[in-house]
Amino acid sequence: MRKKDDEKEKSIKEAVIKLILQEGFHGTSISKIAKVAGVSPATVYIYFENKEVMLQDIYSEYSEEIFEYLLNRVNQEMRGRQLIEVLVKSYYNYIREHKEIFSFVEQFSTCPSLAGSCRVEIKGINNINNLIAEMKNNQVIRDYSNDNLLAIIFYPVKAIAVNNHKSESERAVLLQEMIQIIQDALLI
Amino acid sequence: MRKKDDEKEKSIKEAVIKLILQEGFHGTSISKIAKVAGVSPATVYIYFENKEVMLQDIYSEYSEEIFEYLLNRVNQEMRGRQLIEVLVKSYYNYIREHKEIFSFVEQFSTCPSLAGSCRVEIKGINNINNLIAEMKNNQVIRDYSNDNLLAIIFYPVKAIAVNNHKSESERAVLLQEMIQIIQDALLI
Amino acid sequence: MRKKDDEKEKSIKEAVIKLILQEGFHGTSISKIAKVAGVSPATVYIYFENKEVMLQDIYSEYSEEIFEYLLNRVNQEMRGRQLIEVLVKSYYNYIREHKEIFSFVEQFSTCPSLAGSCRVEIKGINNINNLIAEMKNNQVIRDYSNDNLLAIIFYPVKAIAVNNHKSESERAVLLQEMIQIIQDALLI
Amino acid sequence: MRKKDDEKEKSIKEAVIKLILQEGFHGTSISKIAKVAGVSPATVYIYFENKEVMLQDIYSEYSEEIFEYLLNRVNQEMRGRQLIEVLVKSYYNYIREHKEIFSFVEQFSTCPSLAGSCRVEIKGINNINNLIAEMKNNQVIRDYSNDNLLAIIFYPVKAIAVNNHKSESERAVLLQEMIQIIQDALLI
DNA sequence: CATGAATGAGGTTTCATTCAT
DNA sequence: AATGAATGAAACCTCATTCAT
Repeated sequence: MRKKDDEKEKSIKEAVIKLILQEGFHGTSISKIAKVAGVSPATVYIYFENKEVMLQDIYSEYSEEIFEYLLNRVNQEMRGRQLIEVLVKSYYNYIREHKEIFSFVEQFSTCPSLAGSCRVEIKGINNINNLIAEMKNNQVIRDYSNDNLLAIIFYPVKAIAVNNHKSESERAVLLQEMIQIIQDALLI
Repeated sequence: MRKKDDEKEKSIKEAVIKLILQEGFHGTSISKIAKVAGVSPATVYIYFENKEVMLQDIYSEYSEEIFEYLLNRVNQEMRGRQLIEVLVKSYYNYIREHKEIFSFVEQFSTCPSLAGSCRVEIKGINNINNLIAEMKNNQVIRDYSNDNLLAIIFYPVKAIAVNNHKSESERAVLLQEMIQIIQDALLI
Repeated sequence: MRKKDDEKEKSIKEAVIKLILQEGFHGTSISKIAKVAGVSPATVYIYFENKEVMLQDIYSEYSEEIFEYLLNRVNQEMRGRQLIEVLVKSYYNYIREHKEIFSFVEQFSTCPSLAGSCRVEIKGINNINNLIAEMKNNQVIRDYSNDNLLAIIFYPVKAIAVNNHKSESERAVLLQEMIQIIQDALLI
Repeated sequence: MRKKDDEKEKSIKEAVIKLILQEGFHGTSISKIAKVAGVSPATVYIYFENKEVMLQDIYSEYSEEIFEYLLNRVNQEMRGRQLIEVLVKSYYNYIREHKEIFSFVEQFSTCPSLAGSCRVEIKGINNINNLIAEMKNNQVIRDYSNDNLLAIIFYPVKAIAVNNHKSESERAVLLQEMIQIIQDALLI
C-alpha cells in the first residue's frame, strides 16, 4: 500500500521534471503532468497541496541532490589538487547525467517569482562549505572568502556543461583545462 | 493611416521585462502586458506576430545589449590588468543596474523550450571574443581557450551579483577579491 | 469519479442544431452552445475534441438519420408505384418535421471546408441503393443508373419542401403532382 | 479614376468568392479578404457598408448571373426537346465552370440566417418562368406547375454536377441519361 | 479615396482546481 | 486513495469596425 503511493508520487515528480525540460514552466500543466505520470489530475492533489507547492517540493528535493552527489564522490584522504578536480568533474558529470533535473533547478532558481517564496538550500551547501573551510584551515587552498571559492569552482564549469555547440570530446578538453586553471588559482 | 508608434512598441517591451521579473514567464500573459503597457491586447499583435516571437524578439535585442555595454567601457589603451577589472566590474554593474533585463535574459536562456528555437547571439559575443584573442596575441593573458577565459571572467561574478543575502558593501568586497583572483589566474 | 452524462452530450448536440439554424455556422460559437446547453464552455471539450470534430460528429450522426427514417417507412410488400410515393413523401415529411436537422446537414454538406475533411455517408445510402437496385431487377422501374434514380426521387422534392413562399396546402398540391411526375418517369 | 474603383470592388468580390470556397463563411474575415484582394481592411468599408451587406450584395449579383448565363444560351427557334437539353446542359456547365460562385451561392442560400434577411431573386427567375410558361402554352411540354417543372429541370442535375467521386466522362454519361429522363417526363 | 494602426468584444481552447463516485 | 467529470477563470489570438493621416 505504502509502496504504491511512493511510486505514484515518484512518477508525478518525474513527469514534472521531464515536462519542464521539454516545455518549460509555462506549458507544463497539471493535466499534462497527470497524463505523463499515468494518473488522474485529481490524484496529483492527493500528493501535493497545489501546483506551486508541488514545484517547490520538487525543487527542494532535487536542489539538495547535487550536494549529496558531490559529497559521495569526495573523501577525507583526498588532498587539495585531487579534491578540486573531483568537485569540478563531478559537478560537470552531474549536469550531463541529469540534464532534466539540472534544467529544472536552473529554471526554477532563475525565476524570482518561484524561487523568491521558497526557503531552502541550507543543509547540502553547508557540507560543501565545511569542506572548503577545512581546506583553508589546512592551508591547502588560499584564504579567499567561501562565496568566491564556490563561485570559482562551480560556476565556470556550468558554461562548459551546457554548451551544446561543442562535441563531447571538445568539452572534455575544455573541462581538463578549466580544472587546471582553477587548481592554479586556488591551491597554495 | 497612422504611423506605427515607437513609444508603444517600447512600452510593450518594457512591460514584458517588468512582468517577467515580477511574475516569471508563466504568469506573464498578453493581457497583463497590455494592461501594464497601456494598450489593448490586440495592439500587441500589431507589433509582434505572437507571444513566442515577441519574447524571442525582446531576447534578441536585450541579449546583445550587455555586449555593447561592456565594449563601451573598454578601450585600446587599457592593459591586461585594468581590462579584466573593467570587464568584471562592468558586468557586475550591468547586472545590478539592469536587474529586470538580466533576469529576463537568464530566464529565457535557461528555458530550453524558449531558447531552443532561437538562434541569435553572434555579433556581440564576437567582439568580446576578438578582444580576448587580441590579449592572448599580445601575451598579456595566458593562452587558455577563449571559451574558458570567458567562463572564468563572466560566470563567477554572476554568483556575487545575484546574491541578495549580502549587503551592497559585502558584495563590493567580494567583487574586489574576485577581480584579484581572476587577474592572478589569467595574467602572465 | 463521475460517469459521463448522456443527457449533457445530447443537450450539447441539440444546442448546436438549434443554433446553426438560427445563426448559421458563423455565429454559432462554443460559448453560445454552452449557454444554450446549460453547461460550461469547458464541458463541451470533455465530449468533443474540438469544434471541428464536434460538427463532424454531429453531421455523421444526423446525416444517417434520414436514411433510417426512410427505410422505416418502406416494406417488402410495397410495389413500385407505392414505393416511390412513400419515398418521396417521407423525404418531404422528414424535411418538414426536422427543419433544424435538415438545415444543419444541408449547410454542412454545401460547405467544402467542413464537408471536405469528413468521410461518412456509406451505410444508409447503401440500403437505399439496394432498394432501388431490387426494383430495377424486378423490372418495376426503368433501367436508369442508380445515381440518376436517386437524384430524380430526392432532389426535386427538396425544392418544394424548402419553399416557404407557399402555404402548407399549396405545397401539398405540388408534392402530389411531383409524385405523379416521378412515377410516370420511372415506372415501367 | 472610376476604372480604378471598379477594379478594387471587383477584386474584393473575387477575394470573397475565393475565400468562401476555401474556408467557408466562418473562416472568411475582412482582413483575410483584404489581404487576398490586395487592399487595406479599411478600404473594404469604402465599397460596402459592412460585412453582412457586402455578402448580400455579392449574393444578389451572382445569384442573378446564372439566369443570364442560361438565357444567353437559349433562343426562340429552339423546340422543346432541344430547349430542355440546352437548359440542363447549360446549368451543368455553369456549375462546373463557376465552382466558386456556385459554392458561394449554395452556401449563402442554405444558411437561413444569411438568406433570410435578403430579398432578391426576382428578375432572372421570372425570365426563366416566362420561358417555361410559353412552352406550356405552345403545348410543347406538359401542363405541370411551373415550380415543379423548374425543380425537375434544375435540381437533379445538381446532384451530378457536385459529385466529385465520379470522373468527368462518367458524369457526362449520367448527364446525357438525365436529359433523356427529363425530356421523356416533360415533353408531350 | 485609401491606408495601416488601433481596439473592445468575443472567438476557441486550456488552466488549476473541485466534485461526486 | 483514486478517479474522470465538471467548471469559472483565464489563456492566446482574431474579429469587425473605426480612427487619424
